[in-house]
Amino acid sequence: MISLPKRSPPGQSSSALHRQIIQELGSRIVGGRYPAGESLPNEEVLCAELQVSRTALREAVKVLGAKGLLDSRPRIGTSIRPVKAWNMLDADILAWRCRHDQDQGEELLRQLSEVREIIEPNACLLAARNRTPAELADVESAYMAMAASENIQDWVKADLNFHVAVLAASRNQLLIPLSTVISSALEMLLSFSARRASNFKKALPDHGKVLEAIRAQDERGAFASMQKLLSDTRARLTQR
Amino acid sequence: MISLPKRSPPGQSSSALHRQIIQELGSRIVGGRYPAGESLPNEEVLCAELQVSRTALREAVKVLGAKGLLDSRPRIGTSIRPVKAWNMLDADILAWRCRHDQDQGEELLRQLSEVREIIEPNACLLAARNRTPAELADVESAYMAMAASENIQDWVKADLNFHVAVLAASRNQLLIPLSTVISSALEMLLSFSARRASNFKKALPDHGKVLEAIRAQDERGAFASMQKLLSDTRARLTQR
DNA sequence: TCGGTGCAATCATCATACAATAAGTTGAAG
DNA sequence: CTTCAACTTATTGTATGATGATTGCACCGA
Repeated sequence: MISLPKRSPPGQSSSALHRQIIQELGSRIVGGRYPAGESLPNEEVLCAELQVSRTALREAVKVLGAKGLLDSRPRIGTSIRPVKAWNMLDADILAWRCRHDQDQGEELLRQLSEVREIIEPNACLLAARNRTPAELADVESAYMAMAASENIQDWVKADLNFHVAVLAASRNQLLIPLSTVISSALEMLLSFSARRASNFKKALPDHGKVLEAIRAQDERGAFASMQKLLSDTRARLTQR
Repeated sequence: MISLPKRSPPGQSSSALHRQIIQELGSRIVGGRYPAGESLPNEEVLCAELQVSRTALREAVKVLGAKGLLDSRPRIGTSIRPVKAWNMLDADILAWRCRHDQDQGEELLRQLSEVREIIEPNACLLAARNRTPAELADVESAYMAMAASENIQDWVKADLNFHVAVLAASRNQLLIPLSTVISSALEMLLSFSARRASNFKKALPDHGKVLEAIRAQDERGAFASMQKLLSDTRARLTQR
């Protein structure tokens, strides 16, 4: 029997407890459980409620503060910052919104798609211009994985890898973090479309054209083919 | 005599010490003082060096971890994550890079400008489509401040407000956080151009056209005028 | 009514102790 | 000699209690 992976994946602060508190509080805040602008319960109460020590709680509060959700001051307490101040591009916040915003989910998905349609064609153009052979190989292998996928989970995973690889190939470090937007958009698309197993490869030819344009270093073609891919996706969604 | 602002501006975790440790460690890491992939000194040593308690140090480390800079594990230590994992859109990280990357500063400025030229024309188009009267007024008052500015500091401040107001008017919550990119770009532009006091208003007419296009809800005009503004800025820079 | 002044609630920081984790070491079995 | 499991130990994770700093708020005097 192979033991489960012992080290947590990189990027997630190792320990469980910490992560749990961040998740719990972050979910509550994004979910609107605490009124925006008002205060959280004080440390003592929250510690009792969550059954953790002040140390653990405070470290979580500090992290949420760095994400723009909280602001704590002596005597005042820890208050929820206005939505305007939240770092909406943060991976965690996006994930919490994806799961909580089921009311305004369509609005969030609209904004996610809007950003994708701005970023990705341009990133794709840059990828065609700047790609190295190694980065082209990454895009290609993601495409291969999409073609070879036999269920929708594998497809989505490979799809995400494809788009991230394109961003990476643009060789612009500031574009790479936007892969969180793409990731969230795909997650929401999944939750909307009733993930029927048939026909999930409908977008494969469009991806193929993107790959070929990047390979040929055809900048305008790369831009156009990515734009087409995204608008087709949008059309397929709105037609339901 | 008016007293200095007593409460730290919102968004900055109140107390100084935290902020100091975060700044100090973040600067060191971004500045390359610790080899990427390798470990920081352990907590005891760092506490002694920075003259702070473990609590304070650990809270800072947790925040830097949330920014993607660090990853700490028992027995292993706290290690610098690969540059690829850094959240380059984070306001702090961008600021640290602006001050430290003097070697590769031009490369950073190039990437910042690239992102601006992708985002801003499209955001401007959306602003023309979606703006409310209030948001239009914000753009306009920033423009007025630019016109009225009498020194380069006031000009830059108003310029930043102008571009942030345009992003806000796009009514896309995911675009607003990108104002950090614009802010950093302007800061770098300042540090490059030798801030001579004359002629700093050269870009005013371009901004006026952007304002008018947004007012008239002329989407294509808004896109084009913002694109022209940015390309003119780039031209003015490279010509030195 | 107004302005200063002290109180007290809350977070900020510190110090210490113990638990959990996992790399490295050791030693025994094959 | 190799292999693998158990032990050791360095490092971070969590808990707890005490003290300092900040500041809204109530109280008090003019």
